[in-house]
Amino acid sequence: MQYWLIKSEPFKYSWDQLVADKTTHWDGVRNYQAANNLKAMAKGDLCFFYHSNEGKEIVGIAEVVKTAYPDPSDETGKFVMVDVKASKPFKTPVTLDTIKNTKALSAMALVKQSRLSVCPVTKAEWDIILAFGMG
DNA sequence: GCCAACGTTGGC
DNA sequence: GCCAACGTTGGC
Repeated sequence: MQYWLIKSEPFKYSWDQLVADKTTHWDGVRNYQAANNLKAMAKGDLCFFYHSNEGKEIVGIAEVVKTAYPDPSDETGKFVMVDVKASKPFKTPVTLDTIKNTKALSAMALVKQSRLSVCPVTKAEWDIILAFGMG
């Protein structure tokens, strides 16, 4: 079991939209590092759902229901997408500020590589954020 | 809306 | 294969 963080700008595709849709294709990734992370995802892996730009906070948990397969919206055929479903909403969103101000989280890929839209999350980081979000 | 960071592209 | 130019992302 691995943990991830996936980013979306809420006005493009929000958590509420995912909840309404139940499941979505996580397509549109055009970055090799992010694509490699998508390829490393296994069915059942959990992802924090982060709202970038507006909100800048983790708002819920999504679960990988289908591993990487070709993204039809990519004309070059190089990139992949996965399918995720809404798992659990956070009671309290965990903001980027909180993450930056928490020592154990300040080395997260989210902070270090702000432009990477699909980032790995360690078990330790996952547990801390989960405690904040569900607390 | 600006700009820093950084990934990608293309000329050489 | 280097590197300058360019485009995109995302925090501020």
